[in-house]
Amino acid sequence: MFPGQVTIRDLARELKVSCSTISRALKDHPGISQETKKAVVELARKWNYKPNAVALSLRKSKTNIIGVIIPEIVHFFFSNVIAGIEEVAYSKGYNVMVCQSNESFDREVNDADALISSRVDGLLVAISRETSDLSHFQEIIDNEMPLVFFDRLPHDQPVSSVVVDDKFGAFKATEHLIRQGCRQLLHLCGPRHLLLARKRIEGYKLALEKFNIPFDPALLIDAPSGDREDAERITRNILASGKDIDGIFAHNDKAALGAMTAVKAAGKKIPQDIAIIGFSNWEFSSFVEPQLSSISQPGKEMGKEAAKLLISQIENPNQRSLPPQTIILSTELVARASSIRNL
Amino acid sequence: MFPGQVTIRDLARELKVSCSTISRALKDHPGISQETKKAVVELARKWNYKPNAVALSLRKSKTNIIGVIIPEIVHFFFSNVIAGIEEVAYSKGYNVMVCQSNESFDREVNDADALISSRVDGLLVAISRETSDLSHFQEIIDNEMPLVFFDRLPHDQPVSSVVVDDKFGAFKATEHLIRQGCRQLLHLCGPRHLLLARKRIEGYKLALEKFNIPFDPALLIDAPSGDREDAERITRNILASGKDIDGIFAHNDKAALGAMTAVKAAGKKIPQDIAIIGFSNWEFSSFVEPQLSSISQPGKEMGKEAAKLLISQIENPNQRSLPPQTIILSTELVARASSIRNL
DNA sequence: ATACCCTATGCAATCGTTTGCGTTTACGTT
DNA sequence: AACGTAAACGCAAACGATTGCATAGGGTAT
Repeated sequence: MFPGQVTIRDLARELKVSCSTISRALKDHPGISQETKKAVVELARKWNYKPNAVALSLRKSKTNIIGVIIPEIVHFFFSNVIAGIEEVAYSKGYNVMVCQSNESFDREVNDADALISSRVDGLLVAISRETSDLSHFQEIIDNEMPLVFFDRLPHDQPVSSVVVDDKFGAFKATEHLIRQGCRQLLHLCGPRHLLLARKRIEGYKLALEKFNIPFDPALLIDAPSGDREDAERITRNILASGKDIDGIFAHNDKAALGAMTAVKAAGKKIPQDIAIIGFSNWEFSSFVEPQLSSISQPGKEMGKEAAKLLISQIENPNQRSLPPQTIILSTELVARASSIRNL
Repeated sequence: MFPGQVTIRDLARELKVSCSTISRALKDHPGISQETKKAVVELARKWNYKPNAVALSLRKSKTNIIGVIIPEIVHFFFSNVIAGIEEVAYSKGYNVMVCQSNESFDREVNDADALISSRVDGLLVAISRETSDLSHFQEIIDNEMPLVFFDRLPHDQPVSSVVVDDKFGAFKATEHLIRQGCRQLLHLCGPRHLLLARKRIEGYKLALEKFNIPFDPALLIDAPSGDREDAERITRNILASGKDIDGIFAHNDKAALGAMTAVKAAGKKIPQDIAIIGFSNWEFSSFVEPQLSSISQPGKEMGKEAAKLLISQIENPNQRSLPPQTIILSTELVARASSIRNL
């Protein structure tokens, strides 16, 4: 590769033995004499020999690389996931190759192809907003290549995955607002072809049901982009329409922040007039005024679990033919000033 | 690799030609007849042939992989850098392998070794807080392996790098506070073995000098962790000590936020009593109350420039023996409510 | 008929490492 | 002296693709 890169052959030449001997000596194979081993190890150190992982990968048909496809890297939750993946991967001797789809379906397909070409040992994927079917992963699934989805999955397809308990999380958020006295609860929901968005809607409805609050379709509004500005505009419109709202549950914290801005602008008090809660518990949530309540979503944990599951699939081939496994992580209510009315 | 992975040999066997012919047909080599080409391309499509990048890497001594070592992934600025790197890498046909050092020197050394073993074509590095020398990169430098540092570099060593103009950025921040009427300016500075921290101190001093404000060593306080809590504690202590402070320039936004909390707790008004400005212009800066002024640090841009520089080194070997190149990106003052006194 | 050329293809080495199997050497046993 | 047996090591194929060179077959000019 680069001029100075030492190969096993260089060592062999220098010590006047064969490559096989070097290879075996380096891995403490029994059939090699102690003195040869010593000489080899010493020279390897001295010459700073580093095994060529590419050659190894080719020989062993194993790259020790995990491929990750993620909608965006600049995102508190997703960067946590990557960090979790990286941590587990590192501890188990894997490297991580990261691609971001930028929420584009085409890019996602390209990324998958590139990672397959790179012969990664397995794939960790959170699909883009645009992705509503998994045909581009079908080949991977058919080949029984290790594949684990996390956070975002499409329909209830039989794939291995790690998700949070979105339904129960949403239930907890809604229940919390209700216990604070809210009755007219607006839910700003995510893109409905994502399972997580549908689950959160279910949780929202479930909580209403539990407290005998009739579900009002006019209070379930799509805010698919999850942007602050979009949520602000949508909320402003709702408030202007005269709807009498006393609580808002947004499907993520940025949307909640947008809602907060709109509520303040309308001259309403948070949480007295309108209580607000988000989802994900992003870092900034405790920085804003009033501090934003949220549902914690353990991103790092999710990354770790996904990586563990994937690696176990990689290292136990027999496991691959088993039915896909789903890990559900639990969420926690983080109640802060934006929703706590009665202290 | 996996049962279904098609190789060039499978295609050759099926079409009863040699591997060479397949290889050449796939890349439209002139010496292959049109009909053979057509047959090969069609079968390759049909069988979903994907070239084995590992074999290619071994053959060509080029992996088309860029290695990235970064202190932490969960960090607004750094995740922006990664996104920028990924973007350029993708557009030029490279994959990105990411390692996080977790601000640990040992981990950084391991990461570097692992990436060298993987035979990445080049390395992009932001050193950890603990790293004060580059001996573990010496081998890489000696071998003229492409290597570009970004954001954080140690002493003024002759290495290729992409940084922001920390000195001038700090100057602008300080000057801005002075123009708002501040005279007793506290600077919460970063770890001094990092060049960027020293540059920011220089900029701070330069601005004081310009306005004939004597430099008071008691107002230059170390806050190396950059944590919110640390900065809060440190600021609280300073305020309690009776020092008469009317402006704070923190070396990052989280520290600025900590300072803000301490100032509020002391019953002082922001910006009337004490104006505050941070550095980096993190996402949350415009979310807090009052909105935090800052110096924008173009993370994505930095990632892009670093990747471009690295790839140009990779693809133009002659460039490697040239003196190292440094790209300095400019910063911008983002003045917000936390520092604007006279409207 | 000979020499020559062109087109289309195949052969085999190569990249760096691993590994099943064969070989050498030295020694002990009968 | 002949043989067995280990210990220590080497050979060569393999992983999948590329590529300089060789070659087969056909055509054309002399």
